[in-house]
Amino acid sequence: MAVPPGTRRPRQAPIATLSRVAPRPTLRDVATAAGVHPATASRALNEDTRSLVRPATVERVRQVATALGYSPNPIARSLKTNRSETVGVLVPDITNPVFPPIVRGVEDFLAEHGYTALTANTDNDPERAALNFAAMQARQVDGYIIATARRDDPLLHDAAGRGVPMVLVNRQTEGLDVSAVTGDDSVGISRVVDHLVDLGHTRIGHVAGPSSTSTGIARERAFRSALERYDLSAAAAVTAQAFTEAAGRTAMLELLEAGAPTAVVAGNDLLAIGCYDALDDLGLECPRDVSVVGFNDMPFIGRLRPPLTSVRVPQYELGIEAARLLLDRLSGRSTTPRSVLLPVTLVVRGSTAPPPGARARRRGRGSAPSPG
Amino acid sequence: MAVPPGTRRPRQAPIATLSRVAPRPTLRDVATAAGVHPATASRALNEDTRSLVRPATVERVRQVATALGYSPNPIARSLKTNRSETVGVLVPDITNPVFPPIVRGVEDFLAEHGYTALTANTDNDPERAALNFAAMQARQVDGYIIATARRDDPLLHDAAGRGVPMVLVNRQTEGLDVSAVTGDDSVGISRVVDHLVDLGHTRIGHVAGPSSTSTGIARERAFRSALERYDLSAAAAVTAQAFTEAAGRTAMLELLEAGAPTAVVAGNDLLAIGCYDALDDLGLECPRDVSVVGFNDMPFIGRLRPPLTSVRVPQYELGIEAARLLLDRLSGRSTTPRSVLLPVTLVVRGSTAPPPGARARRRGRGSAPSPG
DNA sequence: TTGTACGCGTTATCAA
DNA sequence: TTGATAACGCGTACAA
Repeated sequence: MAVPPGTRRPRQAPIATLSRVAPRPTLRDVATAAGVHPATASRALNEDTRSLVRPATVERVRQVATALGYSPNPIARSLKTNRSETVGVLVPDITNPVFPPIVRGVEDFLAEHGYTALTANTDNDPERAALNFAAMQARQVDGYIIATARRDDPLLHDAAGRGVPMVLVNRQTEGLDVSAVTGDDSVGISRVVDHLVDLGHTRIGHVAGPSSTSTGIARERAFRSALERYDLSAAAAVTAQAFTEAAGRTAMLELLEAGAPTAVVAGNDLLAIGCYDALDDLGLECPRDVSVVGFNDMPFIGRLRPPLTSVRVPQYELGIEAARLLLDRLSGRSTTPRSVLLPVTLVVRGSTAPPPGARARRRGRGSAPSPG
Repeated sequence: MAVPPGTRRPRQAPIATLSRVAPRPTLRDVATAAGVHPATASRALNEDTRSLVRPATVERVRQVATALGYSPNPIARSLKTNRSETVGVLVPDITNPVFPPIVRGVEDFLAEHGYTALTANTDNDPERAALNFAAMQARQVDGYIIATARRDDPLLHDAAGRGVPMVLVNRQTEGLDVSAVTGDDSVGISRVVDHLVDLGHTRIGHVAGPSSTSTGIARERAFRSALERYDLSAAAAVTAQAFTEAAGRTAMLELLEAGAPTAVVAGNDLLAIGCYDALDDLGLECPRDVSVVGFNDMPFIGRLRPPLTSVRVPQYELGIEAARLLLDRLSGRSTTPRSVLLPVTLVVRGSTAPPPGARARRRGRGSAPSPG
């Protein structure tokens, strides 16, 4: 029905319907009840326009608003402002135990600042990533937190080029000028190698993460250079096809055949579990026959059989920090991209021991020998 | 600036700004390009009004739309329709390994149908739940999937009373007439007791989940009635304060003191891990001294030390099913609440063995002895 | 079969 | 300091 302007819509007909959700009061309701114009009510209720309104009026409007239980309609606001107070979060798979703490950190920080997270799983599929990215774009997300970055990621380059605000977390993309928060892969791996050398290992292998990810590459590089500091070289190195147990197992079987290492550094914890499986397959025992080290120290990994020695990455803080960087960017507080490297620590557990037929070379926290 | 109606807004000034995101084409852009009125374009593009438009016109509009890369603005649509194609998902804590598979199931099903999930963590705090619920309400979510239900939950009763569409998953609320999807607690516990009795246990204890949750209560009841079928009674039963490892440990310590059981059924896997901890504390060994069984069969639980015998609940399917029920409800396809009970299976692993100084009583898959 | 005219609830801009 | 007005992008009764 065509209603003359200024007339209020007839509120929801009292037909008995199953889902009769009570209509929320609108800004106009508040304005009318407070005897002011909607625009004034809007100004009174909005943080940064409040100063334009006489304090007494502000007070009255706020009183009425809380009395009516008014809260602004974010949809209408978004339509007007082109912002949604919503950010998109892209993870490979929330089912991978590494990501829940990160996501939780992100959500906690966002919530604290009135923002909401929209999460999607990409399964490391660039196509799914693009689809989800577009869907979020359509929903007017103000920015993105990306845990799915590939080392070469046209999607991200494209978006960054268009000025889409985003922060990478955990993984990076090469040559992309955006903020990123990651654990210190290099130091982590270095500590691992120190530890293994300390124990007396000299034949150390590496099950590297996929070369499509920055973490895969970075940890492999770190591994090689850490060995060099001891004048060692890799007993063998195999690159896994994915950060999964299955891929780890396959890679480990290959590795054991190639290099007969007494210790193996895995690209992450899931790969390390795959290494366990491979050892099982061959009737070998960890750490008696082969020591295994993971990366990330994901939840419950210390309760495995045997408890996995791993590098603890502060996942939750990673999420917090990423969210902080994004909101800083969105609010214009910070404008130049920053790379944040969070400190990691080696957690020694039962999966590492001296090599077969040897005792630990020396005691004390391992560090590279002084050169010369 | 006041522009006469009908005039097109001046598109984004070409000022060099950091975040110059390309403006998305609108329905009007499509309409103009196709030489039709926006209303016509709208009808042509919308599934259920398409029949009102001449096929040739439909085709032309669609061509233009894809050519321009048009996709409707969900925000504007929501404002008009009061729907958002978004559903709120409430979980206690995404960091608890039980929930990621559920959430993933929900998101997968929703995505398949054009819906998006908004997830929030409540930490089992009714106040946080209410806050998140309200925030989602404000964002116009079309319905809720609730994994945080308390046995007595005023928030949910209130919302259900107002006709808010929702589906419970995993946990239930008493006397609440809404759809729910859960694992079959009763059958699961029954299988567990069968298994333990099979092994020869007669002194069986229970570390129950918190009585504020339906799962805590249901499993305890099932435990007692399963024992009755064997003319046994609980060696002891202690209720844990929360579904956490810490609470499980505390409860288990109490339980061991009270009843000296040879086997313990834990309310869920996290409690079972707590039981492991308690046994460690006392220098006891599982399963040699005490057998332990969990519930849920959460990821990686089979890789613990020892691998935990548990009841496998199809978490992912739980999520799928819950999402399906909700969308059915939202589309009006189904109107009466349904309770779906998903089948569970016992997964026997290394945490269960015959009691000290005994051999298994009988072989074969356990079932209750014929009465009499 | 298509066009006209509003309005969803909010905020930006101008005028007073 | 406040009010009036338009507009964000879309869907939909009504008219044609």
